[in-house]
Amino acid sequence: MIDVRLITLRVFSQCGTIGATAELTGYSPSAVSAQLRELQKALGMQLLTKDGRGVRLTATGRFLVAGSDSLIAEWERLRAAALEAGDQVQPHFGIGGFSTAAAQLLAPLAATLRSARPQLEVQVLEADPARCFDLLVAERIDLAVIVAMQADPHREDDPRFEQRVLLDDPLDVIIPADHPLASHEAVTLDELAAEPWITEAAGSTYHALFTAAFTAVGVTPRIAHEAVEWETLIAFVGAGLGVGLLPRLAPLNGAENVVRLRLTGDGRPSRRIIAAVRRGSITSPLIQESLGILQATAHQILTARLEEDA
Amino acid sequence: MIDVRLITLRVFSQCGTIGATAELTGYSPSAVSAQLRELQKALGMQLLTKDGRGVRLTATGRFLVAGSDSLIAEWERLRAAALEAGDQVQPHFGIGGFSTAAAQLLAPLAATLRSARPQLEVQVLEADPARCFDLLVAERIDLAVIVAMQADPHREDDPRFEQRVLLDDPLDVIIPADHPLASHEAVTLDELAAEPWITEAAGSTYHALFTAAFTAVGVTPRIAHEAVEWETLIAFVGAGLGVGLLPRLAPLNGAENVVRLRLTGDGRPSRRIIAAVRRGSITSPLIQESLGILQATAHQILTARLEEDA
DNA sequence: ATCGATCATGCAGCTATTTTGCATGGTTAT
DNA sequence: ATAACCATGCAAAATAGCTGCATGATCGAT
Repeated sequence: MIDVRLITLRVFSQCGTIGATAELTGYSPSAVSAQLRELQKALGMQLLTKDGRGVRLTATGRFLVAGSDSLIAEWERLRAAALEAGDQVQPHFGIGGFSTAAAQLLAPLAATLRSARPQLEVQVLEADPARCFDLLVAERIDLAVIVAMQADPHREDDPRFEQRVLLDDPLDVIIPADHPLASHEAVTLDELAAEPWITEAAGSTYHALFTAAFTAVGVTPRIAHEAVEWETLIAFVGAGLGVGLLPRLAPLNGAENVVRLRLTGDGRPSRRIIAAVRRGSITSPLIQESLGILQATAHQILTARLEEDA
Repeated sequence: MIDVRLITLRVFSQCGTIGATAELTGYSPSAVSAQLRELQKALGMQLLTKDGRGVRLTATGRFLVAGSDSLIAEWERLRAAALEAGDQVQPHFGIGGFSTAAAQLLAPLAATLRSARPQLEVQVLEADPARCFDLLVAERIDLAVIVAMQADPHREDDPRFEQRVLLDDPLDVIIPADHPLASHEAVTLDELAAEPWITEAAGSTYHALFTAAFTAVGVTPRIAHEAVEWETLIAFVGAGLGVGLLPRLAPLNGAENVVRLRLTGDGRPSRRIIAAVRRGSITSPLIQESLGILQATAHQILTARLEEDA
């Protein structure tokens, strides 16, 4: 209900380039450029200024974007309240999430919603956490299931979003099946300090979690190899190239030659899986229902874990 | 910046019919009908329901409209703040007002703005007070100069508007030049109790003010004739048909055979001339400047009166 | 310096939405 | 019963908005 051009401006304020804005919103760069030009004319404000080969927000533009946070939030609140008051349901619902989270939590959610509300048009987008927030701002999705590193700079106080913790997902160690420790129930990071490690590329969110875990116990791991996908990491371990950390939720998919071990001791790394929505929309019926389903799924996962550990 | 369809819904909530909404917004009835249908589909809410030969808002619709008051206000605040912060000025400015107010206050305002800001596109609409509020809601105008009866149900606390008093405009008596009281400086309503009165049509806002003034002094005037325009009323008085009340701001335009007398004593009726804007927009540079000009004009009028009375 | 890559913008042409005008059907008042 | 009023649907028309490509400008690298 807020003018599309203002939304576009907000997306731009995040990604900084017209091209990226176009990609996020689903328009062409020309369309974004035209929209922002129109917006400036309609408001009588200069919002953008040339900066090198790109453009950047003026002070007025930043002011407008910052101020629009509460405007968007209030609209979401109003819409949610009206939907609730009228016992009505929006026609479209977009949800986004990241790989394992998507597979384990989003898929059941989409399935449940689809069967419960055949009228509703559910759209699922797989995207990494950062992009999920962008998609929320761009109003492409209404709910995101993302993983937040424990050490992450908390976005909890971002005026644009509201978040709910769904579950904590600890990292396990995977080691080659023929490794001396393979028969153990659990290990500590200390015991594995001397191993060659396989990790994600430096700069990735997991890499940060990885190093944080080791600095917590005071050892410096030797990074032997880097992988991007869990599949690759598992394969590397299976080939005896080293050991690695794998979130509990990420399935081994019957990979051979590897063993998954629980981590014990201090500094056990874990990632936090949270649901994020645009601020104000959390009371919307559909969001409430979705959060319920997600929490039920999370609970189910936790219960299954307890049984497994028992 | 708020979606046009929501504005249209708000206008509808005031005037109650699609046709009137179309007239106010400048669209055709079909367009309004289509817009509202689209709005309902986009939001997934049923906002309208058939009622006799017309339509009316559902509970959800009323809820949405009521809640949107603060949304609009917040947007206006944001826009005003951004314009102020960026020292920039909107490209279009619409002002509305009623007959005498328009002539005496709006015309100078428009002229001053035009010369001070040649870039600015100023549009003046003459409309009665009730319609001015509608036009404000419809965003056709940004500032209205209206007359409020002293006895009027105060709109001051309307969450949609903000108002500033410009000046109080007392009503004078006009009597035929050959009337025995014509040579007096001032008269009381008591002295004129027995005269045949010429007033506005029953139901008009002035009529209410008229009767209120007489009930205040405890007499019941005899209403001999009714006029719609001041011109007509003055002509009637000039023809000796009776006496009437005329706001100080309304000029006699050199009418013959009539005399304007000050009213003294209790219950002197007066109308209040106020400026109204959409709530939140009052801090906008252009509005601030306009209010300054209006207040200066009002002050000028008051000073001229004092000199005249001296 | 030169070349290539990256980014924003303008334009021509097209698409899609939106609006209009008229006709229809239902409802109220006379 | 008739006339007036009101909303809505439809086809045609107008308009706004988008896309794709070409252009120009900037930055980094060779």
